[in-house]
Amino acid sequence: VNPGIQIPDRVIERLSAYRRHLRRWQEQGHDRIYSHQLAALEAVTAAQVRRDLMTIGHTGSPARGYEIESLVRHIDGILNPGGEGGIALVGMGHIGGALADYLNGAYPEHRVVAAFDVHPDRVGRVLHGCRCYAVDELERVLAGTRAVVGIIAVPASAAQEVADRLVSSGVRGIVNFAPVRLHVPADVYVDNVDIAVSLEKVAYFAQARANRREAL
Amino acid sequence: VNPGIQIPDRVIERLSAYRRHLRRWQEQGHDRIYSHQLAALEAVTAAQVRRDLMTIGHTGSPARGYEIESLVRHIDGILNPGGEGGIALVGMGHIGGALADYLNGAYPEHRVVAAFDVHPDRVGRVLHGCRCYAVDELERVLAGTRAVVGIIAVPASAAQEVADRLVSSGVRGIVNFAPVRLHVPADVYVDNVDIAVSLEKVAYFAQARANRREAL
DNA sequence: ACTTGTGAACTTGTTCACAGCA
DNA sequence: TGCTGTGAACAAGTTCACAAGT
Repeated sequence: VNPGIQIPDRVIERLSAYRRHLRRWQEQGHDRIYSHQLAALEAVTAAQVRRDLMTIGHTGSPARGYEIESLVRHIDGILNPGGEGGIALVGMGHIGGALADYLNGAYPEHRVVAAFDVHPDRVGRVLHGCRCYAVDELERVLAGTRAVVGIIAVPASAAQEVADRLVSSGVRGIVNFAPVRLHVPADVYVDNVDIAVSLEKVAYFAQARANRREAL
Repeated sequence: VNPGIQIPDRVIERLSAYRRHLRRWQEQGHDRIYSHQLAALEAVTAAQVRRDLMTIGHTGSPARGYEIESLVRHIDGILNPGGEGGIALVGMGHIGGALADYLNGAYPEHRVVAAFDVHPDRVGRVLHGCRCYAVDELERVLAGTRAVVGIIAVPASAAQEVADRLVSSGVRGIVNFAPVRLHVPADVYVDNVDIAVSLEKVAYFAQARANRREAL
């Protein structure tokens, strides 16, 4: 919307989460919300919420808080400005399948324009609502689309090659589920969803807390 | 190992990633590594690596860098100190299945001690190498284990109830794949893996960069 | 009285830069 | 020379605290 301002990662993440809460809140019949109410839903401070909304230039009223509908529309304008390119989903195993279900279900803002896999028994079929192509055909299939986001849900050994091919097909952002660091040009945005690391982190802190509890 | 020091989240995450690289490096026949080499593998600065290792009290030699084997053992001692409790996996849909495969495969440090689902055609069977119990029996089954970590891979509507029951069964850390904020006691550690938020974030930055490229 | 918007303070995390050592 | 270990500087992100509005 306002092209001049850079919005940091963390703020974008919270805006997405805020919007989810706002929609639920709205369904429950509310039409206004205070910063401290939204903050409680997302487990952040009220000051954080106001700061985030300040970042996107949204303004409420001191007496009546924020109008939910206009706030949701404002966030829509930032997160889904319209005319976006679609998603290329590579790897239709368990994670890929879960994502496809999710995206084709309650998620019309972003659509999967092409899905890929190497398994012969997946290629050529419609899986989880997505036509599944052979990875060999990635460039050819994506040439006919405007895919801007790629999702990598393939084994670690194949991830880098897939990333290279996605990038050369015009993809500018990647969600990477493979446990490797991808090497991409500086103008491609990568978010690593590293489940193994998450698990070890949680195991560490869980254990630390269980031990502390025992020690008391 | 050293119980007195608090290690921040980010450092734990990087240690887990470092260890992965170190093992690969070791398999390739190396037995020493410099901070800048490890840094390049994980896309951080050399100073960051040295700072992280300082945090855990690991020390290398100026002339020869770090000895891989002893460093891996040191990280093992922190991340997997032995005698840990197991993992309770709730929800054996696509995400749960993918996790089960992963955990039972190349991941012996952490074992799934019980898996749960509500679907009658999943309960009572062995899926992805895990015996699957009914969620109703969660407390009863977990009472016979020392599960300290819980994984929530159920729909958003069921997540809070599952979290409550995991916590009351002794779980002190949760990896949450459901798109909701869980309400848990302060001594329970939660890591939210929010795929919808990841996707919207990547879509936002991908679009922003694609647009910037067009503008030039 | 209770809210928003925001400068300023603070906290946390990262990088710099260099002393000391092999 | 080229590395590690680390105090100090720096940057980013969060919270405080209060003026101003209703």
